[in-house]
Amino acid sequence: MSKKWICLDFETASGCDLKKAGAYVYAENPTTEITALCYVTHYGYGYELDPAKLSPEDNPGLLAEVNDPEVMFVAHNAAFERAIWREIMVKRFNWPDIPIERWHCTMAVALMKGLPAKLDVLSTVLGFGGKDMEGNKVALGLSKFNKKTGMLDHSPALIRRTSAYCMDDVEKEVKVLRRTHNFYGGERKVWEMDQRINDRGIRIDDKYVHACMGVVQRALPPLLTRFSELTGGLKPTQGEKLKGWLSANGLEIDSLNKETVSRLMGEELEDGPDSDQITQPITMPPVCREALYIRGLAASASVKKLPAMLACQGSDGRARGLMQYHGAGPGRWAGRILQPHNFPRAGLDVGDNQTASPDELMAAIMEGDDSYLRMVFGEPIEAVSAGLRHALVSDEDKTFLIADFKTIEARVVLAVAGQHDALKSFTEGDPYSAMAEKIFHTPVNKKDQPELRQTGKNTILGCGFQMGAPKFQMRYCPKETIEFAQSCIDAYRKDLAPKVVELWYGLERAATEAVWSGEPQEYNGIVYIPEGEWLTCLLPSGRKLWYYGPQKTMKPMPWDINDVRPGWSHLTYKAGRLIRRDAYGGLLTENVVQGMARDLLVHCVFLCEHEQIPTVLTVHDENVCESHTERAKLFRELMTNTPDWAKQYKIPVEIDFMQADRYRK
DNA sequence: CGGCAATGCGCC
DNA sequence: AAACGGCGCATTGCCG
Repeated sequence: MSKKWICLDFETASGCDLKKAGAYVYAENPTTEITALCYVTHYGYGYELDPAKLSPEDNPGLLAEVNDPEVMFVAHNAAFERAIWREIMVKRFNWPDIPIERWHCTMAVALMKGLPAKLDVLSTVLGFGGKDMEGNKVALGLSKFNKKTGMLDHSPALIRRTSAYCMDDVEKEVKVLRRTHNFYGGERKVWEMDQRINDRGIRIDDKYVHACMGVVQRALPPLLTRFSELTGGLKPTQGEKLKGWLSANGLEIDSLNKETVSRLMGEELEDGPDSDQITQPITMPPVCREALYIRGLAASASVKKLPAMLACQGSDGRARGLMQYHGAGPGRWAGRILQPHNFPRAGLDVGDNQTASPDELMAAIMEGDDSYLRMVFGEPIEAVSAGLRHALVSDEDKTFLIADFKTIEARVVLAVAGQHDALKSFTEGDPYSAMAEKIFHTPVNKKDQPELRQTGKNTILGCGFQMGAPKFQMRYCPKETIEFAQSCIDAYRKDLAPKVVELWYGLERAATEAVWSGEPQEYNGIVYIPEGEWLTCLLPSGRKLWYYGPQKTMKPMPWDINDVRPGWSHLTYKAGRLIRRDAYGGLLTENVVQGMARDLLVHCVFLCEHEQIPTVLTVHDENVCESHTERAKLFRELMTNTPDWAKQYKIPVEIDFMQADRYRK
């Protein structure tokens, strides 16, 4: 961090919904205006600007800060302040623009250091007190147009109160800044790249989105009507009430989640329920079957992405601000607004036609002939859901170059553990078949024993982070016995990858010793370091994972409660609250592996950016660039390039590559 | 009416 | 001799 900085915060009002539109579209909206602007300088002086006088001429002090290239602009969620600065301060009031390199984001650093993102929670956790709730209410009241008058309330009292609230936030941000300091190592550059990617955005084909919405709007009403007739006035989204109705109609069901429902629907087709999991005889009354079927279609949340796509589409047709830097623990990006990280994967459940191409699907949706769509792709709503990701398109003169790392986490965990014999099956054969052979002690190949191979795949992907038999059974093979699940677990731990088991305990031991001794501890090149309020984990990439608030614990062993051993726990923010979580080996291993996989991706994104192959989206192990066909060869080379630390661990990186004008999987 | 927690769903 | 993965958003239902 430069020695000179100012920490600033805007309060704004708009007819635009910030949550739905995102900062970029919100700032661009002509009804958006600034209702308060406060800042504190590194000297500690605070300034409240008059929102009616925002020109540079009226604010020479702020202008001097802007004109001094050594002054950093600090904000909490700087993407928002940057957008307001660019769209309003620059375009309406003629301020000079401030480049990304001169911004600092306290939220990004908080996330990097394992702290909550929301300012009031963060402030509470760090001991600075919670948000000024009364001021928050006033500011929120001022932030929206009066529904009756369609106007903003500009009364001087309200403006003053909002400004005071704004200043309160700035003061909290300054405290956060003084406690969290700067990005560690190369992360400053990663954040800047994140801002460039978010600024760049990704083009949305709004004609296609409208066609999709048309299909849904035509398909939905008859389903809702029928559902209402069946259930006596319910909506498909009313889960609890539906359970009651189902019960009254002869179907006891404790969960309406997909797995439970599909099992029940499936059971009926076969010749009876399995003995060990269905405790009561299930007869599926036809009305219940129909209601559940309609619910499956109509309550599907994925088509809700369609209006979200339009809401965050900027005036040039591109959606921006879809990714949150370090939104997930070990440094992965999190999805925002339309959540580009969880588009349904097309193909598996799409009607009868499993081989239709995305182009055919898209053409059928654009055609608007629902009966044709139904004939070729099955339920129209499912077809739309399957084609959702095709709404993201490349610019007309460009194309998407897409690469994802093949089974990267399974490879990284084996490599870090030093289990190179098991890694051979990834590069020389079919790892899932090899795993299945260890479980079933019989030759397995993809074509002849697909079910056995699937079990092998589940085992490899599921077992690297200490998953146990009960969970394995529940997730992958509910029809098998617990003994069978245990045999899969054993095959992984004892036969395929005993060194991974050592890695779990090695990392747990190193981290625990670091917490208890106060000294750095290393295992397989991973170093745990006590650093004041944090325990950090130094990865081979040179990046650190940060665990906030580590504490010594004594853990009774499950096989003997009198056998109590040292461990540690840390604070993590989950489901809106801070919880203390036990740091066990599988978790630490998962964090390290996800972190290293993320760093491999970041390495490649940097290489691509450097070669002017710009990234428009990343999805954990996938890089989506918008470029030209001629660049495909270079792109593929760059995406298989690995940094030196990965070569030392002998991580075998391979990619699946695709070129397409529409996003697809 | 908005805030909050719980639940469910999609992906990696 | 052992184990709880992560994320965001939509919805409901409860509360004030």
